[in-house]
Amino acid sequence: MFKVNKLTDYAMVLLLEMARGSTVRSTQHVSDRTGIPLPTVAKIMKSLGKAGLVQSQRGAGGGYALGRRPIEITVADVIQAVEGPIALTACAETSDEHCSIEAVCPVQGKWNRVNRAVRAALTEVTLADMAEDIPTFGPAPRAKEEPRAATALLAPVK
Amino acid sequence: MFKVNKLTDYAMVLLLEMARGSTVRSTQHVSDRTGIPLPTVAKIMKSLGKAGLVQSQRGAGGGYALGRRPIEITVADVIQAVEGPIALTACAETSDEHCSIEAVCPVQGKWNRVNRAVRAALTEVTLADMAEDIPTFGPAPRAKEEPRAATALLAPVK
DNA sequence: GCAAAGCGGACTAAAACAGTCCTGTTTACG
DNA sequence: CGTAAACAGGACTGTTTTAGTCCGCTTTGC
Repeated sequence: MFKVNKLTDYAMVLLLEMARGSTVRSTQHVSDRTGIPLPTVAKIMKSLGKAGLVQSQRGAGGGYALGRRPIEITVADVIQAVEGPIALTACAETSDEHCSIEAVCPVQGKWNRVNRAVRAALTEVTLADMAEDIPTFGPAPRAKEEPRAATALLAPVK
Repeated sequence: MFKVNKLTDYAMVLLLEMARGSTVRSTQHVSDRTGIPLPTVAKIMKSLGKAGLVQSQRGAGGGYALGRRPIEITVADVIQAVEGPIALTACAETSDEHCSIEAVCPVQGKWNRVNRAVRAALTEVTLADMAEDIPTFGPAPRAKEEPRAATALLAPVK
């Protein structure tokens, strides 16, 4: 199945939680709120931080806040932050990889049109769009409970 | 990296080769022409056959031909034939899978918009588009040589 | 009847992914 | 100025997915 990583899905949930305010929140807090395990939240936050999607504040009382406004964060941004470049085939424009027969490749560049179309589609939708009609994440959970992931924590596959 | 399967890429190469004529060709022949290993060609052809993208002729002298005109075969068709439904997240519209917290899922349905946009982008481009400016696949190779895959047979990853 | 060619499915090796953990650095605060 | 909170970076591991192969069966032309 043509799909995004589970971590990308988690990332969207985390960003949605972050979008609920502009205050700095610790990974611990976000983990509690979303049910996503602490180490996993930390890992994803690092990726999001490198991409500038979230800003970090180190030290005691530190944590993360959104790096820019929800309307300025696209689905494409999130995917790229977590998974790397969006390149449907390995030797596409945005990829650093190269096809061993690039010089004579009969389909050279043909995928780029598809790539651009997909990137455009993913750039259309922003975090703000995803957050619509989700004014709250539900009452703040205080104890451990099921992750409030988007599609995360699937029923056992198949 | 957000990408399609290697097999999907191979499939495109196979279809492109098939698009060069309407005659029935054996997997052996197509394997020789493209450099993709015989068992792999066979496997992909089975998937394409089930999806109706190619038609098969069993028995001696049999083989495969395109199931419909190149302009009627989209990239989305190929991806779906090889990888299954295009559903960026597991619990999306076209997926049979279900999220364990579907009833209360805060992002329920939000991904569908993204899904539809991506599907539309992938439906825009047809085999005929990909085949443009590739009148021949080069002189018919008669001995083993490098696969003439699109992006297949990459340089060692990374 | 025999050989060519596709069909269906099982199996294996390799790669990618998800998840965890550890060690170091930065910062608030008593 | 010492301690604890919190992020940074990266190594490591078990699991899942993917790619590739193989085998026995069926269909069909000659």
